[in-house]
Amino acid sequence: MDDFAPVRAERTFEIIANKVRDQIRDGKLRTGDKLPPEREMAQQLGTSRNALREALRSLEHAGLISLHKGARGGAFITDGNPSAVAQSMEDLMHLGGINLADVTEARLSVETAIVEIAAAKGTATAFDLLDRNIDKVEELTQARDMEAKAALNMEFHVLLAEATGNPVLVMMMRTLMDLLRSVHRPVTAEDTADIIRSRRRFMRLLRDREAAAAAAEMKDHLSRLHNLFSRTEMPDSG
Amino acid sequence: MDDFAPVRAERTFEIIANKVRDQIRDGKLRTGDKLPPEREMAQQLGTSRNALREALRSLEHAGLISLHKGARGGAFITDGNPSAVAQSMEDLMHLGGINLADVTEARLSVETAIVEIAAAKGTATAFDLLDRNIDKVEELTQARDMEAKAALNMEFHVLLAEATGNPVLVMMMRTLMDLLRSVHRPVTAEDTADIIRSRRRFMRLLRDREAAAAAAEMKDHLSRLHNLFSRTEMPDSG
DNA sequence: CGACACCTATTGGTACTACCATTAGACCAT
DNA sequence: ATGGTCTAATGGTAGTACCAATAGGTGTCG
Repeated sequence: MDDFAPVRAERTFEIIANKVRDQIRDGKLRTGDKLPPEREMAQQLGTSRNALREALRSLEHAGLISLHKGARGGAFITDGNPSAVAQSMEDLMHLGGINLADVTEARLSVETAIVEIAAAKGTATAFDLLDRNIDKVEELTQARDMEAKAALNMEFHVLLAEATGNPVLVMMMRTLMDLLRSVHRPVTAEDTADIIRSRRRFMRLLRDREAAAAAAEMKDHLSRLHNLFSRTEMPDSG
Repeated sequence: MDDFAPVRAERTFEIIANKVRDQIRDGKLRTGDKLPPEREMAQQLGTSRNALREALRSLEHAGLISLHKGARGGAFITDGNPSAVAQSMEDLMHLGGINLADVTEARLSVETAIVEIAAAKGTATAFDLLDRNIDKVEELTQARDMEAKAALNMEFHVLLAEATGNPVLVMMMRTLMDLLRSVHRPVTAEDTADIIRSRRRFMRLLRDREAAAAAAEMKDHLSRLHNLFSRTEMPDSG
């Protein structure tokens, strides 16, 4: 009887959103399923369409549903896409005075850890995907398309995270990559040829399960980037 | 002229939300500031109150604003609280089949990295805070209040992350802690006395800047937890 | 038969209005 | 000084109407 926790009345749109969350958690709603049309669903719930829409807005922001207009449109349960997490972190960045150096330092830590796990548990097929990524970059050596290269570069790190088989690590890496992308314009700092050589060495070590050496190689690569970013003054609109 | 990126018409509430985001990023809106009342703001923007509210809902979900009813109420810019990120990750968990072992594995990686940085860059005052946390736990040795102990336990890890001086790492740790809390009921698995002894050893190493040894001590501690959780079948409602 | 234009129903997006519920503060009564 | 009551401010909900995009069908013309 000593519990006087403040009672904050739950708002209807929260109730609705949580209902959907529950149904997802209980497996009654799965990826690709479609919620009823807004008007119909609101009537079923006995609420206004306004409240329902605010609930949908919340779920959409969370990345749980995706909304499509028109006939055959509606609210569809998505596979979990982590850009919602990235958006949240990005928001926090602007509030909390996080700078780019912080991001790259965190990335350095997380990624070396990932390398060690990937070296220990990575499958051959996962490694093949990484090799293929390097191949693609090599094909673009001459190309001027910086964006494409940057995208492939980021994909490499995500693939590496996926090699650990741990979705949490994948999510973290995705978040960090999204964060990086949103913060700085793609600066292909290093020579592409250098990167490719480094990557090839790295993959050899990874396949040999040389965790420490592979981690060192990656650490070396990232440290260079980190130092570069630390010097550069937040490359901005230009 | 080769840019045919799909033009997804931006919805009005997105425009509004982004305007607020911009103002936050540009420093025109800071923590504690209050947005105009909904009716007024909607009129200023030339939109309906509906659209505005959906924008606010989105911002609220992102943890950027906090809404209060009644007189002197309104939408206030919050300090960045990372529970929004945690919520998003939690959502993804239910969709993506993440299990507890994944979380603890990720935590193991991140935290050992954090320890090394903290050992290198941690200040004396940061270490004092950690010591004080241990003191508090010690005071509660006899107490049955498991929740209080668990809270302090989690606080320890967050404080440790703060000792790195890197907000990104703090955010990650906070997220992982929130995630853990939401997933499993507090099981004070190990003997409190054991934990305290381990923590004291850990702090000695940290103060001596013995990064490797401190990391090993923490790794040992977490590995025991990890193994425990891996065996335990998702302790549920009980 | 095929390609193209057009119509139509479906469904999310927006607007407007009215009203309810809660809160802070002022004011009043005991 | 304590507690009740009134009042204005403000977020929360409801209901209705209409706009806009989309998929799919239908018809027309070559």
